[in-house]
Amino acid sequence: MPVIAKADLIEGMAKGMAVLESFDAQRQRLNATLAAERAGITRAAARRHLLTLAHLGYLETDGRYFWLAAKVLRFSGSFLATSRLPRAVQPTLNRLAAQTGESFSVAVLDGHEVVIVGRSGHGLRSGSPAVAVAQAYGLHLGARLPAHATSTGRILLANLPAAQFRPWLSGRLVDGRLPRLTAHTLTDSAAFKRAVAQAGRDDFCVAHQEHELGVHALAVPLRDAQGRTVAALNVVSTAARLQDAAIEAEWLPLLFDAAAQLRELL
Amino acid sequence: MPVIAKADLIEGMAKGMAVLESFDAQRQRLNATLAAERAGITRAAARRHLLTLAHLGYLETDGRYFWLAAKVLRFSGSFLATSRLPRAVQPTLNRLAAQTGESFSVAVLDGHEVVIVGRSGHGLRSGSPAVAVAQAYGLHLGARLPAHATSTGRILLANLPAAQFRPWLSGRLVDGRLPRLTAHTLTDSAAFKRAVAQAGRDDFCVAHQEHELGVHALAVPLRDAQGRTVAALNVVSTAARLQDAAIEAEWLPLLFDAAAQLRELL
DNA sequence: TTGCAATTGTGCGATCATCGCGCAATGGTC
DNA sequence: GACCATTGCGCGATGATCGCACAATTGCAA
Repeated sequence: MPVIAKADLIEGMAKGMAVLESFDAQRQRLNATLAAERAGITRAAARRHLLTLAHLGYLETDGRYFWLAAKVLRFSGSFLATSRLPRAVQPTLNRLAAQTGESFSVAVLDGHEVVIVGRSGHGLRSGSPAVAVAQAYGLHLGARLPAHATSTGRILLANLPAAQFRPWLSGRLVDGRLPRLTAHTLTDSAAFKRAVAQAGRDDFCVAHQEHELGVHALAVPLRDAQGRTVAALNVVSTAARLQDAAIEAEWLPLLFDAAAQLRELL
Repeated sequence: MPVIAKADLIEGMAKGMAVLESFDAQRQRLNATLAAERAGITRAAARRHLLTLAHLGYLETDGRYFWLAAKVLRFSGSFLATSRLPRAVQPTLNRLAAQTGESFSVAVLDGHEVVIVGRSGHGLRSGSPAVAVAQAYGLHLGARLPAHATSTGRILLANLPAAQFRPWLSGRLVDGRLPRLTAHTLTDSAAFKRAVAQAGRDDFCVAHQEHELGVHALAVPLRDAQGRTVAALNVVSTAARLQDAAIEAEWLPLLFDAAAQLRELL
């Protein structure tokens, strides 16, 4: 993928994708000027690309502002329908959610973030604070969360070859520290290395409010039949539900069991 | 949207999107030759676009074949996070699924297909045939189903202005009939018109195995505070669970109630 | 193993789509 | 009503993209 292909890359396409990517959870409505500065291209080019994307149906527009249209779901639809991993894990996620009433996700590593490729949701106790948290938290399909502050991210990093982990970490440091998201985020490089190593030894990882206050999570790796770690499975809940005793007695057996069942399918 | 923009459309971008779209549930792995014929461009152009998309991270490749990467979920993630409709309906979908153990979806119309913009799943009775059906059926987020053979599609069509419905129908006819998907699909144009009109009068729509054998569905419209129909909500289940008596006594009150609750949020 | 045929990888020059400047039109504010 | 900031868009020059054609590779059969 980073195999440097020389001069046969289509620039117009790259700009168009940059324009599409400049729509995110923060900025949902863009005009040509805003899109231009976010995508790093000129206003005229941004306008042409926006018009093209609108014409193709990926954006909607009122003539001045643009926003994402439902058609962008086509890509994720195809991905979810054809990619082995999301198809294999979804039934298990549904079952876990139905049995426990908690929220579960499967995530993979993409750069410095984890991408949620499957999830199953809350709803049983719709008044519980965990629901409000999970909604605000933005745990939808395709959501991207910083890997260093999530249980899934740390488990995936722990299962990365050391030769890949080192450059990953140094590329993630800002002024020698990891970005802070809450008061509980591990930001010290050495402490983070120890936490990842510990996750590797334990084969599970707990993150207490490191990404969002009030959100606690426990993750285990998902391995294929050859033993390669292909994703991570976690449960997201409140502090009360994820205390050490419950983790040992209840959650770890559940998650390891699910991981074992999935092993042949991945 | 179909406002014909003249000659300032980026062609390279359109080709790239055509290449991305040529990956679907049927063909998940493509080489340059296949992508070229599916996207309707030359092999050389297809290869350049595939390489560009792979370089940008949207495709993975072994050097010869290409397939969708998890990064395409970024777009749907942004859409789901920022678009009003999916955010508003998801909690209700979760609650309905948890209360009843059935599968619910929210869909919007896009051309001749409905796009699933929110769903909540099975899992309670994991051995039931409905689960197997729903999985095979491909009811994942972003899935696209033919509008004429689905309960949500018909409800959405029934709430379209007549001036839009007529061209929609004539554009959908093949040899004067609608495409057949199962033995139960309504394919006669006049009968279909009557069914849509009836759905408009009833304000709900039932589709019995018209899209997939063994799959029955009941849909109601979702309207915003101004009374505009913005989406459709349906329940997908087996014939046993969706008999007329149960529809009247159980499902319609449940769905209409959910629609009424959502009205202020849309 | 060897040879043939079909498919795929890619260099190259011509062409035409794209670039961004610059001006006109719009709309918001005082 | 006049000013200023912002946006819409025409236009000529330029360089990125096009697809041809050939080389390299793969697959298959003898």
